Amino acid sequence: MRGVYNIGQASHLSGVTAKMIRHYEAIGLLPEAKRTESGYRQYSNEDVHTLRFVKTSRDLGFSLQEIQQLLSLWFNKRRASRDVHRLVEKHVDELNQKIMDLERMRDSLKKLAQCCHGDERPECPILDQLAEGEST
Amino acid sequence: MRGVYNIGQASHLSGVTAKMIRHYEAIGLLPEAKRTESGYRQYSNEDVHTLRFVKTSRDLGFSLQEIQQLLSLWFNKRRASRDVHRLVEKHVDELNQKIMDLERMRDSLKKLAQCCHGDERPECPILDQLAEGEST
DNA sequence: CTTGACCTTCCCATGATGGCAAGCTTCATC
DNA sequence: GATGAAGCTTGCCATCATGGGAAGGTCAAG
Repeated sequence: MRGVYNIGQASHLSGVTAKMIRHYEAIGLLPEAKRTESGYRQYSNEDVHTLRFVKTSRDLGFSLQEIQQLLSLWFNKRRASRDVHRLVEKHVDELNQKIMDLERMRDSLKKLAQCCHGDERPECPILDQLAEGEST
Repeated sequence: MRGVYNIGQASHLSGVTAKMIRHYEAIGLLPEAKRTESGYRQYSNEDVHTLRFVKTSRDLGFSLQEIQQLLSLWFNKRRASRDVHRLVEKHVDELNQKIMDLERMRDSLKKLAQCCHGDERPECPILDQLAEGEST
């Protein structure tokens, strides 16, 4: 409302913890916030907007390094949308790679689990397979 | 062959880096290795077998903490296979959760990317959406 | 003027891994 | 036997994103 917020309010409005806001500032992802005379950080509506941008990007799995690039593209009114698009495509590829890795693990484990009685008996094909070194 | 290996040989045979073998020992995942008079670690075929167990488990996405449990089940001849089975099921559930999270991110990003021209023009619905805070 | 909620900085921890440096050992080759 | 390379030792630091906590300053309401 007033357009000037303490870090706690900025945190509530953006969904980024105060801890992380300070951290982002410390590593240079965000510019240094203005301070009151007593040293409290002050955030404008625009600053909160930026924080929400960061939050959304994190929720989509971008690294802070990538978010730094996204932010500078966002701020640069003369950007080429191609650059943004390329960044996103690269991230999608990485996500797909991770998904496939995890699916491979899951499928292997499911196969293993199917062979195991899962009762009070000690015989366990899961352990046998782990010991054999067959991760497929 | 001889059945006694230096850490480098154990590393080659197991696929676990020497660095990690030392680390696993330091955190108590593996027992302290025997040493030669000059302090070199010595590994038996059995030790290498254990290392391969750890490697396979890591490749399947188990945390070191979970691997510790798996190892103690492996060593305990009176285990109930149920305990192993439960551990694996839990891990499969976690993998499924991660997969769904990543798929959600990927699908959101794909949608966003489709709306973006990806050329030299600055207009970019991707950035707009990131700024709006719509991670869906 | 006290109290409680908020803010500040600083240090440490996570989990799994890698890198590097200084120094010692082992072994093959000259 | 000396030398050099390869391999071993420990120890410290870095990554990535985040959280926890302590010690101390500030602000507003009662």
